[in-house]
Amino acid sequence: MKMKPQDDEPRLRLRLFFANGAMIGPGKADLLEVIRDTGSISAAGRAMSMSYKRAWSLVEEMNTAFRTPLVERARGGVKGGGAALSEAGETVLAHYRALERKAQEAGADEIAGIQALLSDMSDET
Amino acid sequence: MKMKPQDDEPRLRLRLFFANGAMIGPGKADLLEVIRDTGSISAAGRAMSMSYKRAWSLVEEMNTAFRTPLVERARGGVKGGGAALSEAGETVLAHYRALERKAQEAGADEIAGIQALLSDMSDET
DNA sequence: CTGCGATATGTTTCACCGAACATATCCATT
DNA sequence: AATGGATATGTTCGGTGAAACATATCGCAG
Repeated sequence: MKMKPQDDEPRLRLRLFFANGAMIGPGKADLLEVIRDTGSISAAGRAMSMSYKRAWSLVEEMNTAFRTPLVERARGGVKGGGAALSEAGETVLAHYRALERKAQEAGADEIAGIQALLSDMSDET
Repeated sequence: MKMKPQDDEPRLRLRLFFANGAMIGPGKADLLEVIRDTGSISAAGRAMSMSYKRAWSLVEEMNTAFRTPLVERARGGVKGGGAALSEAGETVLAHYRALERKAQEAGADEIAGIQALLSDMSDET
């Protein structure tokens, strides 16, 4: 009577550190994604319940870290402004997601090997 | 005239989150390694310039998170005490290192793809 | 039975990060 | 030129986690 394991599988989170000090991890990737979906930094911040300032700071970091800004920002205009992913932004996001996927696949065995040694958690709530 | 790239290659760091709340990342892995090399928690702490308390806390976390303690500790004795990796400890460490390696390999292309878009850093000190 | 070196833990202090608050600025539309 | 929604940016405040400090305990060697 083994019910299908929903999502008790471990999650692998990875972060890339570059030589220039820049880094990208789950937070920035998610932010890029939500900015693309919502069309604005502030909307993305709200959606992720993250302060606008923080969201903006992360965008600023990314834009300066890369040769081409990942997020293109517009002030004023029809709806006051907005933000969208640049070509580079789309590319970086896609690469990062692919990296996550591949890493998870490639390491599945090792992950399982570690998990097998974990404390029992069958009766946890 | 392409000189050999020393270590400006980006470093991939990954952390595993398990369902029971336990997690393991570069810090714990390194600590395990140094404990194995030095034979004591305090020596490991010194070697990594980490407070003994912090090192001990991490060990404690790991030991409770896994069914079998990863680090076996001894108080008193010939040289006052000591610590060593258990079988499980060795296994977990090995798995984690392998995971790192495989992930880095599997994601090499994506990593390169992201790095190619980074700000120029050829003239950085 | 005392000393040593390491483990084991509690308490306090501090630096940093993010949240919250506060404005300032921009500009197509009306 | 007035509006409005979003970007842009500085400042203050509080919580969290690590560092620092302080002991307590253990057990063999001598």
